[in-house]
Amino acid sequence: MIQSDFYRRDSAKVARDLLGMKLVKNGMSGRIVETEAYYGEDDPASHAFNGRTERNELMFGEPGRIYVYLCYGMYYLLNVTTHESGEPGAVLIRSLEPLKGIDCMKENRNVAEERNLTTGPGKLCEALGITKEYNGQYVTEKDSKIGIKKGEICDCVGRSKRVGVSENHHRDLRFFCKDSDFLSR
DNA sequence: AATAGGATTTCCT
DNA sequence: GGAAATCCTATTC
Repeated sequence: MIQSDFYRRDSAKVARDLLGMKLVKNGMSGRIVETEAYYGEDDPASHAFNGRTERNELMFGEPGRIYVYLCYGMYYLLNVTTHESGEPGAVLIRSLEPLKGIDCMKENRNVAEERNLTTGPGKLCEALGITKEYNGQYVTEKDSKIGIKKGEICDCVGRSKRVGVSENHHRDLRFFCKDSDFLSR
């Protein structure tokens, strides 16, 4: 697994460098092809913008942990925490290319098309069975059910505004593998 | 292809 | 009360 120093860095750098890596969960895996960086008090679209709450607590803590939350009362969204403790930050995993356990993902999503399995932050959580239970899990631990490993490097990175947020940051904080057929939206 | 509405928790005004 | 880091379905062009 990738170690915590990797996540103890600026959110945008982590978001960029996660592209191409493998997210593994219970024998299933996918290549990360789309991410977004989130910050704290200088980022109005971030959950951490208004300070600590019960929900966003993990964003303020150690790097390399999972922050899952329920979006629109319906879908879980998967983040990994970044920055040193005390400095809020996270990276949202927005899209994957399915690698292993595709049958299991199809079952979880009740969808047949591979293209529609993990191409969105809500979809990929459903495909991999990621719920609130995983909140706080470390993605750095060797033998845990969920983690992030080194993968095939993405050398054609695109950048854009973040998706679905009304308050946009002055920087482009969405990162994606330009050549992937598995981007969201 | 583009647009509109609904499901429904958590947090803010 | 209303918006939000979404997705699905239905309707209209």
